[in-house]
Amino acid sequence: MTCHTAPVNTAARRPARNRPAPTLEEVAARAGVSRATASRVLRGDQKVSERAREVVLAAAQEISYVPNLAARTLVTGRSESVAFLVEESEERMFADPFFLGMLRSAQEAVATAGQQLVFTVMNRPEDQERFLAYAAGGHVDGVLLLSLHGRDQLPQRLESLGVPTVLSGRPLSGGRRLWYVDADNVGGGELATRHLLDSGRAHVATVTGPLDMCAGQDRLAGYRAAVEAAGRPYDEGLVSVGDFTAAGGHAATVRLLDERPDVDAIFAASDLAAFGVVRALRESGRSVGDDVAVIGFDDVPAAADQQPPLSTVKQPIAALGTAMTRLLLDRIEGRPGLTRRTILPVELVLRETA
Amino acid sequence: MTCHTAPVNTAARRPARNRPAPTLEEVAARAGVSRATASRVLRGDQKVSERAREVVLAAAQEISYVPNLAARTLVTGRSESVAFLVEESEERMFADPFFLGMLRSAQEAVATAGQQLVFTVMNRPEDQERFLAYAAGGHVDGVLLLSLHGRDQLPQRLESLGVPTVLSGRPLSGGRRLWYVDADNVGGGELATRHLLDSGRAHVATVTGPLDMCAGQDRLAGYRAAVEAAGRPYDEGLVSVGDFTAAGGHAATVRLLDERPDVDAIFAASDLAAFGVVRALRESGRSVGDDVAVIGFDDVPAAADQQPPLSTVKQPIAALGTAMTRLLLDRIEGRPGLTRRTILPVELVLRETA
DNA sequence: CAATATAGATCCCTTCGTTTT
DNA sequence: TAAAACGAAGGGATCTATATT
Repeated sequence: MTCHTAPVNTAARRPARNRPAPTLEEVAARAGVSRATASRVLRGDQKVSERAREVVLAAAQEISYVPNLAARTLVTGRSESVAFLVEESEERMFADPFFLGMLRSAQEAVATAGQQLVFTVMNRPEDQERFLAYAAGGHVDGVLLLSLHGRDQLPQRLESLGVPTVLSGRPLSGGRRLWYVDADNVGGGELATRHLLDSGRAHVATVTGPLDMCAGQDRLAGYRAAVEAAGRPYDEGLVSVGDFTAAGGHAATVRLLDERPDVDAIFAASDLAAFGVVRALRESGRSVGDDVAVIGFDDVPAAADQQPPLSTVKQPIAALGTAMTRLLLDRIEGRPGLTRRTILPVELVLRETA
Repeated sequence: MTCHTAPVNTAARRPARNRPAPTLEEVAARAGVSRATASRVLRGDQKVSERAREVVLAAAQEISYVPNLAARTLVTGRSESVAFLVEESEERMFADPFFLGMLRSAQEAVATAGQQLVFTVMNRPEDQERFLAYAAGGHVDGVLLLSLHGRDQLPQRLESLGVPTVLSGRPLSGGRRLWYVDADNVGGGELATRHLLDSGRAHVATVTGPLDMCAGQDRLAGYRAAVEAAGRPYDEGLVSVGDFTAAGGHAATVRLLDERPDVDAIFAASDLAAFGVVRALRESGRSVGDDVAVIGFDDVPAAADQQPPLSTVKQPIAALGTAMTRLLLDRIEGRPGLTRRTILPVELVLRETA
């Protein structure tokens, strides 16, 4: 006869009284059925008799059985959770209404699907390795990735480890093979610029975002398209490079006014930049909306609270978050017929600056 | 000879090319050591020779081995992640600087400890059951719980399922057995009230928070303590019940002024309430800071931006989040000598309204 | 006899192939 | 012959008691 030593049960989860957590085995024993049958009942599988169902459910209830998810994940390969990963400082993540809005809608969409969201903000390079191991280790079934920097290969690495990833915003490189959801930045730039042109402005300028980011490039492309569609020449003198911040917008405007004092309309590539534009215009003695029309981009909450309220291109933040999440969940499920690239429409919100 | 059917490998994680993920077994084989040795090396265990270490590390590298976390969790009982659970609507979670600040600091603290944060906001009752199963299932090692409502038994249920839980704020019931971190609400109420009394105000009133919440009760208790410590009678006519919102603060002030037009100082139990107080005072033709001094509670960012800037009691939000997280992690580790109750000091921030 | 390395049991669940009714 | 239940084989890592040098 083999001598079994008592099971040592290293650190396994155990409820308050220090009993080990009940297992499926115990439920089955108590119900007088096999483990397989108990499993089928608890997962809501079809092939079980009504009697078996009742008796198993009762047994599970009695001993407050909760399935061990690690064991389940081990066999199914699914964790029923996805990561929300932001490559930014905590500072920026929590200061930016865009990130918060995305987090909010992603959380809602994930919860609606009955799954969990693992929220991570990544700063230091070592964070990246750790996250990679975490994700590839099977603790999440997929990744929502925001604010990818430069030509960072993180999404490629995740995909090659078998972790489906969906980006927010078109990536600078690898756009062909990666999955992403983006706002219609080109269309938004066009929309704003066309409005300025149509309202009779003679010299419509733009204060751009950083041109090493897709959103910056695309909004500028939209500006240019609208200008050319109106049969006007694309004039580089009317393009001043900023960086999406208020300070950058201010500086870009100062330069612009210096070279081209005749400017009577400015499309700013972000609302924050627009705030800087407005300040610079004021400082130069021009009236905003009257002498110079201004349109921003994003529609952050503060835009409506400005004096005068800022006209802007509204990004559908909630829809972006929901779309990313749905796309990721569909990929995880292996739904066929999905497309790598989703572009959501933007909308011109006219207030008082244009 | 037994006939083995090929392993079917249901849905297990598999990298891009559809090969199954490499296992520890394969690393060991490649390195020419046993699985146990490979495991020890990869976990940084001590009892391994330098040669074994090198050869295992190399092998792991070669086949891009990533440990399967579900398997690890199954045996260790640890998932290396904790939940951040908010019992609120998404709306309130994302509108309230307090929740966002807590999320931020918890995220930082958790990341610093090399762990992950699972972020959940809970609205509907069915969410609770699902979360309970998730947490008890071992996907998280503990729970940070914010904004517990009424006498909700969720923390008790979590604890009884073996999931350590730390609350933000003293719970209404069960405070004896539960673990929580709170700001010194009583002390803050005292601090504000004493300052108003000391600065020569004759009739110091308070606009309270909701009195079915601990924070509301405690801040009122602090007010009362300061009044009595100053040798003045506690006058219920000077206590007007609000609910932490601006609308509530406004209404409470209107009532108060109606009954006690002689009021010359008001301690409001929250900054939002204070905003309402200020508006009501203005509407009544009184000057804020001069005729009537006002002190709020929280120090939300908007407090400093008010006209005039609001004096208030500052809660150490980042410290609260960090303390909760550290406490939870320490509990999970089984560190001895921890105390159930942590109260962090608050601080009076004098600006222009008092 | 130290210091390392090993085999094998164990964690708990899902699922396949087979038997039972 | 179906339908329902069963037994046993994984799934991948950790850890203890045992062997090896």
